[in-house]
Formats: sequence, structure tokens, C-alpha cells
Amino acid sequence: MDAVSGDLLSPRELLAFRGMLAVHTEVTHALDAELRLEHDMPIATYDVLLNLTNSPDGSMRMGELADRVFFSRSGLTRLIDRLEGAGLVVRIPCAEDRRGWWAQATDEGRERFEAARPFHRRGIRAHFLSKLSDADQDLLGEIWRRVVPTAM
Amino acid sequence: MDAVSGDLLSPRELLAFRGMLAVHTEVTHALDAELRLEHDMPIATYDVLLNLTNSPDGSMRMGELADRVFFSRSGLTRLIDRLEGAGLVVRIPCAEDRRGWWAQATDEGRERFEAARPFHRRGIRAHFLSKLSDADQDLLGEIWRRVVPTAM
DNA sequence: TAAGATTGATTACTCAATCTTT
DNA sequence: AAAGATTGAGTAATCAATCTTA
Repeated sequence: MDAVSGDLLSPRELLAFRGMLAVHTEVTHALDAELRLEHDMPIATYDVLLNLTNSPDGSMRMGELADRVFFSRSGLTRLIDRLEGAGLVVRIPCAEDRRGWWAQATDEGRERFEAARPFHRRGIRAHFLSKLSDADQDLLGEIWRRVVPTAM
Repeated sequence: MDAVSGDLLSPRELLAFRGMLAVHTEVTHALDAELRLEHDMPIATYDVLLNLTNSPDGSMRMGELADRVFFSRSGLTRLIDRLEGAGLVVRIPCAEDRRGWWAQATDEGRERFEAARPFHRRGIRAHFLSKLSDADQDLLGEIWRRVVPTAM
């Protein structure tokens, strides 16, 4: 917060920033790999099903879902194509706005998600949360909220 | 640290974990986009040049570099192919072990990197570090070190 | 004319198999 | 054999252009 913008990053700044890159990569790769191995489900698929399941009526508009899972619009179109092919999701035309579509988890999608969920939860704790005290977690939450106010 | 492994993630856990995903995505996308726009340089290229430039003799073995930039071996091979084509990097056969190669930044690679460096540094501060106090940064560094001891 | 979503073309990453040297 | 690195084949993401409805 006190550094002048022209000079090198201080060790403190370097560790705070590059540490996040290292941890994020390390943790998400581990979670993705174990979810693929044990539940044949990439983490992107898990995140889609999580968002759909969490939503009040079990469905979300394509655009909003894309924002939630940090995909481009076209990227999400392709992902939902695959999930629809795999029988985990269906598209439902949107009655109020006929340009739009709802993505909705199928029964199989929900089952596959619920089956994977406790496993993934254990993974998140094993690879990340277990290394943090409650105070650490509170502080992290506080920091994330400050960095991207809109996203949380 | 106190949660039982079977139950849902608490709000505290959720914010600590999913916040990191949101911040990481948000920040790295912003940095990548502005580096491409202003210096025609994807962030992966920047990271390669950063590691090569930081290294004592200005070069690194392919495998070690792959680990540092979180790429697979084959992924790094392709990236270095492209950077060699663009004149930013050269491969030098390794005398001590003739299976191996050194990747080394060219003069142009160093120049392009040094030109981009202050800009990227300002970006890291603008998008991330400026939202954190010195104490926040210290604590983050401390946390990252605990989560992936090897990587830092 | 703009917004929601998809498509076409391209780029880039990964795994598994391979080649070369140890 | 095993390790460093590359290659072939396949998958998946993006941008820009397009189609449809508002």
C-alpha cells in the first residue's frame, strides 16, 4: 500500500501476489485431477452443476451462468453442449424472452453432482482449508471482498 | 480448521475458498488483457521471460522452467517453439547432459520484457496489491507458504 | 439497433507415445 | 530401464461474425 509505482515489487508484495498464483494453480489442479479420477467429472462441470443446483428453481440463464463460472459466452455454449450430450443438463427455451435459454440440471446431473459433492468438499479442505485457522479464513474472506467487491 | 469433513462448507470456508477463485480469475484476466493490449504479450510469455531474466545465467532448463510457469512439459515445448519463432528466446543444447536444452532470452526478449515490466508491475498493484495493507500482504505470504510449502 | 446465444475459425493446452541420451 | 524433451492426436477455450428476437 505504500510502494511507489515505479520500483520493483518488494519481497512482501512478491510473496503476496505470486503466492496466490502458486496456490491457486496447485489447489485447482489437484482438485480437478481427483474429481476426474474418482467421479469422471472435470471441475468446470462440477461448478456448472453447483450453480444450477444452488439456484432457487434449479436453472439459470446462459449468460448469468457464464459469468458465475468465469467462462466466455461461447465457451459456456460449448460446455453446455457437452453436458447436454452427456445427459447432465438440458436447455429450456425462455418464455419471457424468446432470445434466451435456461440451463437446467437433469435428475442424472443432480445425482452425479450430489455424489461428487462430499468428495470434493473433502478435497477443498484437504488441499486448502485445513491449512488455515478460522481467523485466517475470515481474513481471506475479508480481503477477497475488498479486491473484487462485485464478484462476491 | 474445526469443521467436520462430512458437512457443508461454512460461509467462512466458502468465502475463503471461492473468493480466491474469483480474485485469481478476475486479476489474471485483467493483467493478461492489458499486457496483450499494450505490449502484445500474453502473460504466459511474460512469465517465461521473467524466469529466464531472473535466473543467474539468463537461462533455464526446459523442465525446470515448465515447473516454474505451471505448464506441462509438452505445453512448455510448444510455448518455447512460439517464442523462438518470435525471436524472444533461443534453445541452446546442454553440454553436461546431451538430452537436455537451455532456454535463454534473446536481446530482443530481454528488451521486450524490460519494456513491459514496469507496466505489468503497475497492473499488479492496481488490480491487487493496492487493495491490501502491508499487514495483509504479510499475512497472505504467510498463508501461501503454509498451503504450498514447496512452491515458494 | 441492441441483446442473448450460437457458430466458424483459430489458438493453445494436455495426455500418451516416441526419440535420444544416460 | 529411466530421464529430458518433443511429437501426434485430441480436447477445449477464445474472438469475431452471425442469427434471432426485443
